[in-house]
Amino acid sequence: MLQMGVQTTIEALKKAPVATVHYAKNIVLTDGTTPHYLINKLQKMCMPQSLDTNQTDFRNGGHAFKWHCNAYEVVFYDKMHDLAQAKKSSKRSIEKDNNIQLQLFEQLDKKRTKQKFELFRMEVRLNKRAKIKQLFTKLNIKVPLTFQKLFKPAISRKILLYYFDELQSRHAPLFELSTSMTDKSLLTQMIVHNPHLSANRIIQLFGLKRLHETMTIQELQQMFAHHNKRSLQRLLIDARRLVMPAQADSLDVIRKQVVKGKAVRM
DNA sequence: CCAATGCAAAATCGTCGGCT
DNA sequence: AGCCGACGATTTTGCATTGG
Repeated sequence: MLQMGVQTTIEALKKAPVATVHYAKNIVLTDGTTPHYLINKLQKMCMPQSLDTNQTDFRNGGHAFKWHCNAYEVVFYDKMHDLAQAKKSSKRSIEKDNNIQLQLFEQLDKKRTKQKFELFRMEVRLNKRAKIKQLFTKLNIKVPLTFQKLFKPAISRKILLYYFDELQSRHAPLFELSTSMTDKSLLTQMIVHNPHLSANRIIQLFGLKRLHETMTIQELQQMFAHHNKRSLQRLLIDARRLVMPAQADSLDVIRKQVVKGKAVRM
């Protein structure tokens, strides 16, 4: 900082007001799931249309999921891949300032040859002071917006969990079911667990489930852009409410580690 | 230039009423 | 009865204005 011509005291820094804050958590995957797999899952959620989930950034194709608007961003990415990119050029990575982390990367990379594991990272970037304020009010976090006070594991966890739950609550159990399930057994499950639904509705939801296996909700919405949006909207609501036998949620790995985790980065 | 404020635009979702 | 469009309440985003 001195090199940049900025002089200040530690105390002043601690109390400095903050306009942008990033909360993040590294998630270690040892059970064979890959970041790529999780990102695919994330892409398949039905996010609000107002948010730009254009994560198919070709530079990172399949290595990052970004949920973006002007005031904030929620990003998931393959940390090892990002560090590998950073090694080539800092312009290629999601995180711009991880030069310091390259040493760590070398170590981890060596370790990886012995024991296979993946590093997945979740980041919430609150880019506007107004957004920080609004979110903190909502989550009942009563803290002045200064460097020192924002830098708290408990807050980090709360924020990350909030956005993760936001994401997960939009996920329909229907969409978690295996693609290899036969038409017949899928249909049977849908009928048995949802006796209140009409035959028509069930067949509609069945079609939606199959379509969803090869396309994202966003693509689907785009295709019906010229129809009245309400019907598709209702179908998606029903999909979320559809009762299906409990299924292991592939994203729970993330949730578990966020709950117990405590890493913070500014 | 940055932050706060207010407002418009857009989106979500419950509900109502007409149509078949 | 169920499907579908319309309406409206509410929330969220984006932008311009104001005031430092």
